[in-house]
Amino acid sequence: MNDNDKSLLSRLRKLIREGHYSPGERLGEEAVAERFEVSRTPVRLAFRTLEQEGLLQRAGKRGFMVREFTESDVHCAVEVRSVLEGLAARLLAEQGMPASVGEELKHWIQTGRDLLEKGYLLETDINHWSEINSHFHGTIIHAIGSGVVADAIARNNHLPFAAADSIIIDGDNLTREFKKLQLAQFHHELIFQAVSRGEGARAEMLMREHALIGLRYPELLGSGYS
Amino acid sequence: MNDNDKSLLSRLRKLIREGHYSPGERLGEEAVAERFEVSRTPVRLAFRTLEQEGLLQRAGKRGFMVREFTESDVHCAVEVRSVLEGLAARLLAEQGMPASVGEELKHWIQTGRDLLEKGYLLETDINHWSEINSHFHGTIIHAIGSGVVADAIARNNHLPFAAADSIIIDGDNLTREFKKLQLAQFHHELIFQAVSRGEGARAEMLMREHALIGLRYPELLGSGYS
DNA sequence: ACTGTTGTTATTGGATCCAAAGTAAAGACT
DNA sequence: AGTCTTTACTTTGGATCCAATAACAACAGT
Repeated sequence: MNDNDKSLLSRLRKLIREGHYSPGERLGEEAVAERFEVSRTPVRLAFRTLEQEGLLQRAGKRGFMVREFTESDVHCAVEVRSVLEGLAARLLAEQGMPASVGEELKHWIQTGRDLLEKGYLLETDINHWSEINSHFHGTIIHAIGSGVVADAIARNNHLPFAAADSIIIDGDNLTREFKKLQLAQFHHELIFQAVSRGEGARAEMLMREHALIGLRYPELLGSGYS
Repeated sequence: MNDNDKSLLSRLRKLIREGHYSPGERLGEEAVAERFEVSRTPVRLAFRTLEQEGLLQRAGKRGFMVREFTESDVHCAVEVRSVLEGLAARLLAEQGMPASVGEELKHWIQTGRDLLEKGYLLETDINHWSEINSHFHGTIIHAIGSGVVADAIARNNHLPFAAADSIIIDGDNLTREFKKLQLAQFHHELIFQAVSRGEGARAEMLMREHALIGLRYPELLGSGYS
């Protein structure tokens, strides 16, 4: 995974995810190699990787096709995300933070714990929520939700958690939408509380429900799925 | 994914999973290419694939290493399996069998339904269990447990469900052990009942518990994890 | 007019060659 | 004697060449 290779892979992935290659479009090794000014060899490697990630599909001898995602695909992807993130939340509650999670994140966890002790969390006064949420910017809950903790757990265990990562849904986009929602804020607080108290089952249940907001309340979504 | 390529990949995967390459052992492209009498190119492709599957690990410029799995890794892998299989069971209960599941499997589902209607299932007389289980050989429940249905759902949705597949735990081995257990048989019946009735939440809960038998009752395991 | 067959062409798969990079070992200097 | 530096070698990454194969088109026969 050289710099060139990584660059090619991520650039290609970015282009596909952002729709610069339309779904169903055929992608030939030759054409891509020419466009990116590399030989066919790294392109072939990238194609295989993207195939395993589910972004590309073999089209027999006619090369690869950009995956087409049906509504059912998206639905299923969200379901998979939700169970994996729920699992991450439970493991976090039961086993604590894995060592691979960075110091910055730990700082925010402590911040969250402080807020919790000071009684800011679960404050019924809605005016406090924005304040809490600003403190929560980049906190552990958001991190869980955006897959950071799931990734950390995965990396720590060297597990192919990639399923959560390679799914087409752009978690950041969704998160950005959700962060505006008080419902999501409420979720965050509940989840953080459960995790802090080591209540694994509750943390998992809440996180799963949180991850499914988009399905439960489609009318709340702005841009929706990307 | 040529015949040669597929053969190389699956042969290599088999060798690693069966421990012919010991964990931590360094695998060079050159050596493997020589051993399998192919050039380095297909070996490189296979290595990348196996890396993504989590069986190999990069060792910088010193090639690839066979993944070492700690007890914690195995624990985490089983947890991931359990939530994914639980999800598969729930989706199955809620949405029915995806079209991609073969006719043979559908036949066995019908067989199971018949047994259910005839009142064989949830029979408290333990003597009936073996009879039921023989009818259940290759049934949908076993299929769910061994990842067939999860894979089918994944394929149907073109989802990278591969996480469940690529985990080092040899599901067949485990299943073989568990099939001897009356506890597992009991699970099978309960799960099938829940799926048949469309009780998604219950199906998921039961399937997750079933998938965790190995962790809950380690003393029941024969050869254990592979 | 339609279908089956055959030949050409486009495209992927594998092999080999070359370059780059990192590791390891050996030697020299403190 | 220990450590730093330099050099040589091992090993991966990329490019190009060749072979195999599948798709597509054209042509002929019914």
